[in-house]
This record gives sequence, C-alpha cells and structure tokens, in this order.
Amino acid sequence: MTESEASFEKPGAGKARPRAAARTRFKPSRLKLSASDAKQPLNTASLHDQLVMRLREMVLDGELRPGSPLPERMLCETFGVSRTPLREAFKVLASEGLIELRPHRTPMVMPLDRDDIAAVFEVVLALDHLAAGLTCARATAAEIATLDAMHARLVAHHHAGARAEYFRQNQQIHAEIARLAGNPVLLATWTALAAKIYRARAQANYEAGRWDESLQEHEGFMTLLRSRDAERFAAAIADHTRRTRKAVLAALDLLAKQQA
Amino acid sequence: MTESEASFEKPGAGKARPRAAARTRFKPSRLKLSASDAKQPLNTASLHDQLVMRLREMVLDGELRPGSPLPERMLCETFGVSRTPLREAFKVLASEGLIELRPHRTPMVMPLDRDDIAAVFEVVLALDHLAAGLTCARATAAEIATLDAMHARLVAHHHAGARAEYFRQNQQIHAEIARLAGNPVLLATWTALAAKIYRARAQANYEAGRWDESLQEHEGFMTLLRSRDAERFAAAIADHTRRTRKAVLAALDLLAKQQA
DNA sequence: TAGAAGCATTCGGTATGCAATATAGTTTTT
DNA sequence: AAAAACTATATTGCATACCGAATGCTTCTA
Repeated sequence: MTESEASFEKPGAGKARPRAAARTRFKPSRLKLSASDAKQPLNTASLHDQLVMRLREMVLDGELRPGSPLPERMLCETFGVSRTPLREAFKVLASEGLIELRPHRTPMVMPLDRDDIAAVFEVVLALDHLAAGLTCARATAAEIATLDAMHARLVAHHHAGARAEYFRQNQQIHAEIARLAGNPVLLATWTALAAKIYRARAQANYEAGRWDESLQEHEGFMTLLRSRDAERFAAAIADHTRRTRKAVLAALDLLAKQQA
Repeated sequence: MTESEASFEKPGAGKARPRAAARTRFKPSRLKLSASDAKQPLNTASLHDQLVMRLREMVLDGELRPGSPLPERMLCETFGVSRTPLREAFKVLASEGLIELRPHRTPMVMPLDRDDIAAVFEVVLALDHLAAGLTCARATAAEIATLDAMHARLVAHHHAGARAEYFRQNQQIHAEIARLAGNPVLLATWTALAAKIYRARAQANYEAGRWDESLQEHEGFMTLLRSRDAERFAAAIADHTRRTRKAVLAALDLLAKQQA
C-alpha cells in the first residue's frame, strides 16, 4: 500500500457483528491489516485522533503540499472512514494552522507564507533562547550525554552526505533541547511553531555551505552546554537559529522567484 | 435569557422552509432573536465556530468552572444545536487545552493546575520581553498615545476602586502591547497562553496590596516606553510579569489550601 | 455580442440513529 | 462478609442522510 492509504483500526474492530454496508457513491477502500499488524494489540486511539496524527504528518513532511485541496469525500475514501471523524480532525488541524477551512469550500493545506515564517522565527528565537537557558540549568549529566550521542549521529550523517537524515537528526536535537528545559508548555509551544519551520525547510533547499556551518555551530554550542555556560549556550543557540532563519528565508525567496 | 442560553443563528435561518422537527429526547430550547438582533445582518459564522467562541469565553471567564463536566446532550439542549457542531467545537477547545476529552467519557473543563500555570508564566515572560522590545521599536507615536489613553482609564478604575474593570483594563493593556509588536504569530501565541493566566486570575483573588504595586509598575513602564528605552522597557515589563506571577501562584496556593 | 437570469451540480454543514465503551448496581460464588 | 461475575444503563464515537451554499453552465434578453 502507499503511504497515504493508511489503515485505520476501528475501535472494537473484529468484535461485534459489523453494520451492514450502506450503498455509497464512493467505494470504500479500507485496507487489510498486514500480518505483523494483526498480532499487535488493537489500536485504541479514536479514528479522529488517528486522522489528526496522520494528516498532520502528511502536511509537515510535504506529502500534502501547501495549497493543495482536501476534498472530504475523497479523503474519506482514501482512509476508509466516514466524514464525521475526518471533519473533526480537520477542525483540529485548522486550529493548529496546518489547514485552512473556508465556509462551503473545499479545505486546503495552509499555504506557506514567507512573512508568516519570518514571524514564526522571531518567536522561536525567543523560545530557543529561553529553552537553552533552562536546559543548561536543569538537564542532568545523563541527559546531556544523550544529546552528545545524538550529536555524534549528526556528525556521522554529515560525513556520509546523508542530507535528509542530517536534517531530521538536526531537528531532533533541537527538539530534545526544548524538551530538556523541563517546561511542558514551552515544549508544546515550541513544537507547534517548529513544525511550521520544518514545513518551510521541507519545501525549500538551502545551499550546501549552510549545512557545513550548521554542523560547526552544533559543535560549538554542545561544548558550551557541557561546560554549563548558560549565557553563552543560550546566545549560541539563538545565533544558530538566526543563521538558520537567514538560510530558510533566502531559500523561500528563491523558491518564490522560481515559481513566478 | 441567561448568559449561557445563547441563541445560535443557523446559517440560512429564515430563508428556506425549515426541516420538519424530529422527535427527540431533549426538548429543543432555541431562543427567539430579540428585536435588536433581528435588525442586524444574519450571522454567517457556522454553528461550530459560534460554539467555539462561546464555550471558550465561558471557560475563560469562569462561568464553566475548572473540572466541571460538559455532557454533550445537555449542552445541545442548552444551545439548541445538534451534537455534530458541538462535538466539532469540543475538538477545537480540547486542542487549545481548555477542555479535556476522554474516550467514551463526559468531557470536562480542564482543571487549573498550579504547575501548569507556573510553566505558562515561564513562557509568557519570554514572550512579554520579546513583545516589549519589538513594540518599543515598532509602535508609532499614535499607537503609544492609544496606550497612554488606556493607561489613563486604568488609573481611573483604580481610583474608583473598580477592581473587575481594573483587572480587565490591565489585561487589555498587556494585549495591546503584544499586538503592537507587529508579529501575528507572537500575538496569537501570547494570547493563547495569556488566556490560561486570565483563567487562573479569575479563580484566585490576590491581596489588595498587589494592585497598588501593579499600578505603580504600569506608571513606570509607560514612562520607559514613551522615551523609547527598549531595553529598560522590556526589563520593566518582564519584572512586572514576574511580580504578577508571584501573586497569582500565591493566590492559587491559598485557594488550594482552602479547598483541601 | 454581452450581460442577466435560471438551473443543475458539487460539496460542505448539520441532524440523527445505531454501535461501542465505561461504569454502577445486582447477583452469584467462595 | 467479601470477591467475582453478570447485567443494565448512560453516554460517546461513528456512519449516514438530508439540506443549504456556492459555482459553473445554459438560456434568454437587450
């Protein structure tokens, strides 16, 4: 099966006698569980929750491209679900700013807007700075060791020229720094905003020099974290984010020119 | 009518022939439009959108108290709507952290958690600091004059001993400072978090001395803003928020003791 | 030929019925 | 008397049908 044709496990599937299938305009295309899935415990998340997670992932990694339409009935057929859980999922994703709902119009994936990304960066800068200071103060030695291990993997990806894995690992390191700040509200806020940046980066490639610089910056701020220099660590993280912002906005500008 | 028995204008109400009322377990209690409402243009927001705004407001101002249950059918009867728009509204409010949904259980208003409020303050501090710096740099003279006028109203409320109005005006001044930063992402993020603080303050009264201090602090930072001293203005705003945090958390602690 | 009016189609918004789940109360067993 | 098993009830999750809004196409009129 293709990625987008995910199988959604109905709560209680396989237990009671299923409802008689009604005649519909769209042929349901629910997929069978694979052998490995069948052995796992039933998925207890509601359909609506599963759809939120799946659609969010598809928007973030660019599988659903900015501006593309999301017709309800078509997606119902794709996912093998009814409109109710899909519509509920749409409402949540719209609240998160990932899709755009218009009255009596086909929903669509929220377009990428350069000014919006710039505004997001402005806020993420402040949150990165705050997180860095808190992480320096609160992370245990073991947690810093975990970050070191993640950094080592980043270096390995760089040496291997594995750009996609490097990009992902990079993101995970920053997420871990935010997590180690020990503030769930900060983490949730940061994560939501970082997701928008992640989307922008998925659309726009920036030049090769940047990822060399990026690795050096990571080396630098990891040293500062190990020595618990909170002020300089926070400043280094903020500077790193500024440089990333410059690269991402430049790449978006280039992309806009290419599409004009 | 009471506040909670809001009338929801059905899209297209008054146009086509209405659907025959189905027999239901709950007697619908839709309210008639008042004479003044009838003269206004039809409300085109969907039922679901109206419900989101109404329920959010009821949670934030304490009309729906933390921890209280939100049975679907009862609220459907209260608002005169069906379950579909209400459930969609619930999903959005859960996403905003204002209500808590549990599988196959009655939803409830998200309880107030002291640690959560403390975490929110930690983030709002950073956002206030960022907003203050940007507002100092970006606000026009006219916009600062508007803030001055709002400050004058704050002083008037204080002199009149009108505590509720003072509290509301205080909140509006801080919201305006966030708005004048000129970053919609910052404003949206700040607003969502400030709403949680607003909820906490609605539950907990803090001592009389604090609002005297608060007014003095407002006097101080307005002076710094007028003179465009960004660094000191930002520091003063952050300090003001720290003191507010101290008072709110102390009041929540006292409330917890009283309820134990 | 251009603009207006009417009609058909598509698709989103909402209402409602049925199945599933969790819990409380009752009965049976130890 | 206490624990386990069973049953009933209340309520949510989801599927489906119906209605209304918006748009595109066709026809009519000036």
